[in-house]
Amino acid sequence: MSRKFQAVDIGKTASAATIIFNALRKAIIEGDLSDGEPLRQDEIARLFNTSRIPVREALTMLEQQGLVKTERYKGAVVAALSMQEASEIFDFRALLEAEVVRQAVPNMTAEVLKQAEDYLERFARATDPMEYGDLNRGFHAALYGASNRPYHLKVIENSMDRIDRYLRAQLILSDGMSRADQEHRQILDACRSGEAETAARLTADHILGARDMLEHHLLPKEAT
Amino acid sequence: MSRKFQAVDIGKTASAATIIFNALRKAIIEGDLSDGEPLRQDEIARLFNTSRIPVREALTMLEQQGLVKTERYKGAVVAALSMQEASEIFDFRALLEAEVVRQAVPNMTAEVLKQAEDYLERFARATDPMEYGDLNRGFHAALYGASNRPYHLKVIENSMDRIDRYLRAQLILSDGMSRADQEHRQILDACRSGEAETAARLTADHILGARDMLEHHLLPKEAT
DNA sequence: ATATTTCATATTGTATCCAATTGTAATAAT
DNA sequence: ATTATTACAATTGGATACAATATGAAATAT
Repeated sequence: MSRKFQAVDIGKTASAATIIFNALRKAIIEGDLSDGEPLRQDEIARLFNTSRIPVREALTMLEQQGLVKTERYKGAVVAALSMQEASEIFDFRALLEAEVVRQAVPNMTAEVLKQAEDYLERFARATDPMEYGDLNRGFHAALYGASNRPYHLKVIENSMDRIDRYLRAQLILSDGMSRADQEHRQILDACRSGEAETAARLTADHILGARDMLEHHLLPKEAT
Repeated sequence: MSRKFQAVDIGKTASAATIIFNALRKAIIEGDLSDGEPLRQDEIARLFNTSRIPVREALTMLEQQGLVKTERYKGAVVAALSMQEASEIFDFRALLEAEVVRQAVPNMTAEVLKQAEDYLERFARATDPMEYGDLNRGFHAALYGASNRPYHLKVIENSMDRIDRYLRAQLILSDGMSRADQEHRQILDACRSGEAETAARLTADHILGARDMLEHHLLPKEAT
């Protein structure tokens, strides 16, 4: 007897809390919910047709990720992130992602390189500003995957979540996209030719360059 | 009117969930709860004289920290950590903590150095194996604090939680304590003389050395 | 004896209800 | 008019109740 249907592993089906968590996470990192905006439990519960219990679980997850801040008896608000805090996270990423690329380069198969190139091309042709960020992350994730460093990758993911809005902001700055595209191509070339050290350096520069670009636009006044 | 009592910042008083979280976290990282041990909501709730709701919140936090794993309708168990996974986290720490020390050295005041030295001395004289780990972390935390990198520090804290048991295990190995003590003194000397680069290198070696020591003891058989 | 089914029990996920806390608006007091 | 007080609405924290699922033992079939 052949199966006429797609088998799903029940038990790995998402709980209400997980669904709500993912939805809120997306809304926060994409900026649909802005800094300091309060997240009312029963309002969210109504939106998802659940009770407040799964909502509260989702909020504690988000708090652990640093995406919301809660105060006892006052509730949760979307966590604000100063440019200074964001800047520290850019430094953090530069350090980690450079190392991960360094580890990844020797393991990169043709498939990995092909996949990264696909992201790169789609990135170059993308028109929807919201798509930029996803393709950008896809490109990097494709390369990093070859590193076999699951813990590093998870930490990097979270750090990117925290500054995702800043990342998108940087990309839509005047020459943000074209510059990112160029740098991506350089990084990919270095990976192709197995130059781990070069790829690592370019990755760090890529990240720190984005940070500098943002800082100059957001804090354009210089003390003399 | 003089205050006859200690003022406490109400509003930061711990919720039941936080209390349970801290207790479970401590029990897990100190090894009182061992790998794979199931954490029954009902049982924990009875222990703390609460309902299951705060317990679930605590478990959710622990899961986000990677200290427990939960499966839908099956519950939470203490997360196991293979030597391979632990090894990756040691690498991770070496990278991050070296960088943090590098940033911290220029900011180290006399107080900071004094505090680190205090930890170092107490570490050298400690007799209770459970105390080793705390003082070890205290020493490093004292130095790292000067880095002004709160995000880095939080991530490092979490990574140490994950391998805390392995850290303690390494310290109680034959010459683990004496070696750690020596290396701590070298690191502190480098910090005192403002040699950031040396302190960074020593810190990385310190961490990777502990990892190697553990691996040789836990996986003593070598393929030839 | 072994495999399969049924069913009871334990455990988790979620809803509903109550208590504790906060903020606010109306009211009283100076 | 301004400040303190009180009552009340909104909101969160936690307890209890119920539903969904998993687990394992007893019953049944092969």
